[in-house]
Amino acid sequence: MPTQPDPVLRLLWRHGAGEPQGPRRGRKQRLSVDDVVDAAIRIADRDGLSGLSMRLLATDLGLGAMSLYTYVPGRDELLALMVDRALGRRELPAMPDGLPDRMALIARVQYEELQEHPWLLEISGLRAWVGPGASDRYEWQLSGLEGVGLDDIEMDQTVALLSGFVGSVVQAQQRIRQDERTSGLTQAEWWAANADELDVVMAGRSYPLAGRVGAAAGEAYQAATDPAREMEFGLARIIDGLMSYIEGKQAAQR
Amino acid sequence: MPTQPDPVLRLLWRHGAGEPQGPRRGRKQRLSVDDVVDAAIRIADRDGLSGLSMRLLATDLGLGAMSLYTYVPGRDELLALMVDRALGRRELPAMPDGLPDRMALIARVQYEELQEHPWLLEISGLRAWVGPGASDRYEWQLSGLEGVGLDDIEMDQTVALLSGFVGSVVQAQQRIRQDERTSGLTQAEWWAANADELDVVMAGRSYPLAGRVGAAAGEAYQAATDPAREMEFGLARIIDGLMSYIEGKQAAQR
DNA sequence: CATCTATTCCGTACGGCGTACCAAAAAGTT
DNA sequence: AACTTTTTGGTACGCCGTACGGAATAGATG
Repeated sequence: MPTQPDPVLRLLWRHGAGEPQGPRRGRKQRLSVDDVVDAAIRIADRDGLSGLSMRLLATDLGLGAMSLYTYVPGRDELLALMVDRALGRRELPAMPDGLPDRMALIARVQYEELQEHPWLLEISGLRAWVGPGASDRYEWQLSGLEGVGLDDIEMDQTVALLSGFVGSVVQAQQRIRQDERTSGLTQAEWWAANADELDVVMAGRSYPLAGRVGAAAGEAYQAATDPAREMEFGLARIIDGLMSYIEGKQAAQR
Repeated sequence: MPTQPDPVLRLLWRHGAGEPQGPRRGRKQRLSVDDVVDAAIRIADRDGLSGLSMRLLATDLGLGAMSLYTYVPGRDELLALMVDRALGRRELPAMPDGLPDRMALIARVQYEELQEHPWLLEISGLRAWVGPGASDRYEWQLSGLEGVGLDDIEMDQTVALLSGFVGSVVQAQQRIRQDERTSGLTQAEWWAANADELDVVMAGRSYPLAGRVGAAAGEAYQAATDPAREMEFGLARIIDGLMSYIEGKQAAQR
């Protein structure tokens, strides 16, 4: 008694040869699923996930609200399609020679992707469907780690480590941007405006380290015109750690 | 012309000595802000952030919906209070002796916290207010890295690296759990139920590495009763990388 | 050609959300 | 006792995702 296959798979892999594509009965669709997904991505890039409503998307496409549901079963499924298409649209550069460079490239691609589509980070608590975009990406990531001495599980964990780290870095950046957007103040201005209040309110408690380090970090980050600098430290440490692990494995094998 | 201080700060630091606390006019509040925040945390622990609505919380507390707004200005502010209180309620263990153990402890505390309050990961796109819980936590994290040879900015980045990594690990775990919950199938069952469909739908494309690695990872993870195993690999590499960086700095200084 | 059937389109509507507004109730101040 | 301040909670507004059903339109069939 096999369970029914996931209906969303057909939609995710709609460009494959698996689709019949014969001339079908009934009124024709004015648009394609790709049109819908692309428009949704455009809106989400601009206004975030919360700014993407089915009604808005529909009118943006010149459709009535409910007509969207002939293209896509629901909002969650639309989001899944958006994720996979965003992944799929990016062209994946050839892997360079050195392993550290390949790791850095995996991270950099992820970084640029998340800068371009910040809403990818807002998608949590959603199912992780396997589509062509995600599959191509995963295959590409693994191709950079194949044959270097890692076993299969370690390859998977390495990919997860690299892209997970990048995700957390970008998320931190976004939070800062969000703060500045909703408060209308830069980080420096906010601290200046709230310094007195914090003195009052923190009465009794003292944060010697947090105060010192926070101030230093605040100055450094605000001066940084290149936000990618935040990533350098962590990525360098991670790659170091991974390389020395791999070299250790190779030495043990010999 | 100084900007007005952030009104939420008073609420976040409500337990400090900064509050006047004299007997005030008017009808008395039946509950305290802590009661409200604790009830909200309880609901979010059980049903996630999307299951926490102002109406539900109010009736849970025996209040009318709008009465909540005398305790808290709005839902976003409530979430900020929940975050800070969740951080503040956890007691922070003493730092052990070795630096690697201290790093591991920082990560482990974060890990346990996110397991206990999964909704902490759902909070993104929200402002990052500075409250006593977050401040205590940050101070504690830094105390584990003080005097080891890192400068202030590196200390901040190290904390970010450790807790960011943990966040991404737990998020991956949650996504798997979410998949199993909404599909009603375990990972293994899902793949079994969709194997044929995937063959059809992937027609033409091949994923040699993704297929091999994915299968290996799938087997390993599903067999893993201890989900913390996922964290070990990455954390070990990160700590290695950090330690060798610090040792390199010390050697250069000598 | 006309008829049937499958499909898309879209207006209406339902329940849920956060929360603005306001009148009634309750407490302290005078 | 009168006044002032605050909490309470009912009603309502504008969003949201989407269930439903009728009208429009296409190919398939006679």
